[in-house]
Amino acid sequence: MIADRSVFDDKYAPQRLLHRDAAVDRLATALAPTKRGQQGDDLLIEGSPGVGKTVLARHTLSQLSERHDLDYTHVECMGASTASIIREVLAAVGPKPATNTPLEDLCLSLRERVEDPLVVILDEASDIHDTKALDRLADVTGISLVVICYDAAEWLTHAPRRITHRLHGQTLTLDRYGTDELADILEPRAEKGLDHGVVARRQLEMIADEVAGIARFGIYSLLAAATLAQDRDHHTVRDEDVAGAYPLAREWMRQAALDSLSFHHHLLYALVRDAGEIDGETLHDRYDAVADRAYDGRSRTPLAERSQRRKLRKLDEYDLVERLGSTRDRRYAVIDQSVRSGYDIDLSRVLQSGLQD
DNA sequence: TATCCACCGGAATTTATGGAAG
DNA sequence: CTTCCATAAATTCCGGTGGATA
Repeated sequence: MIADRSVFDDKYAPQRLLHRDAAVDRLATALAPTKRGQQGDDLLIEGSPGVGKTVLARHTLSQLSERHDLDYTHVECMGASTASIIREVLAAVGPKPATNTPLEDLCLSLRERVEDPLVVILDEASDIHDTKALDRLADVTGISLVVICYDAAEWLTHAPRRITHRLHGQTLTLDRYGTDELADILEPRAEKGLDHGVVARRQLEMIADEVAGIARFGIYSLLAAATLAQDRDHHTVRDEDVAGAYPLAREWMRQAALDSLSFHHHLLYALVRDAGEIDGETLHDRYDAVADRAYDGRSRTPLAERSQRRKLRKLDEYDLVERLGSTRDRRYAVIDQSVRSGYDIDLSRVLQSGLQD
């Protein structure tokens, strides 16, 4: 049933980028000056999560770099500091700088090293609160910025003045795909990733419609449908497999998010999940109660309350836990009970004290 | 309704880690 | 090997806030 899982991976680059011709042109036009050795125009790409912003930027830049020897680098900005962003760009144009090089020196050598035009893709730039990195990159002649975020207007209000000036009128909005368009995108994935003929075009359209044009969700759903069909010993994907695929696809996306986080997050997640819904004070207490045993034999040590709250905020950002209420009435609950930590976390002590209460 | 109080989260400060220079 | 320096992570500090109490 499933011939090649990697086809459904986030990192998989399709040979052809379907239904994004206008967007590709727009980006290519902005970067056209680089063909003459000049700095390209900046571009701000906005769109809902999963509609293909990163794929568009990577695909287009990889083509331009092949055809015109254009240099580019892709920087994941989520949670990155000013220095780490500069450091990463610097690493792309030369040897990796030492970890204790001062920020000022990094900026100086970046200016020295960038001779030819360089395109920097700032991905997940929504939460660059530390706008110094933008200023620093804008200082360097030759660097053009491709900024990827969810909401351009919102992003621009937080950006430094000179950046908003540079990006004025340079916003590219990626809309969700139409049903037929997304079905077109799913088709080659089915061809490559699944055995021949196991899924019908009509079913791809069902998926495309259900996921409301969100490509990533659609791709995961296709894999989920095939997985269910395989588990149920079906020879081809049936409509009932498609119907059951969506919750599974969502679960996988959340599970991947949780897996990417640290043990601290996992322990807090497990406590919230176990409780169903829990207020801050009780959660902190239970954390303390299990901390000694849970962290035993691990390299990390238990966190103070403030740090626990920061981890919980992260879990919220990753759509794993929801935080209800604002201050004293804050309560936490996991969003999908079927997502669970891969760590073997023993909460028996908490359960005992919970029964005693 | 006024006051109290404990949680929340921003900001400042400290600690842990690791590479480079002396 | 020791000292120095820079960053990231964690902690401490503290004002804001809104439910609780009288």
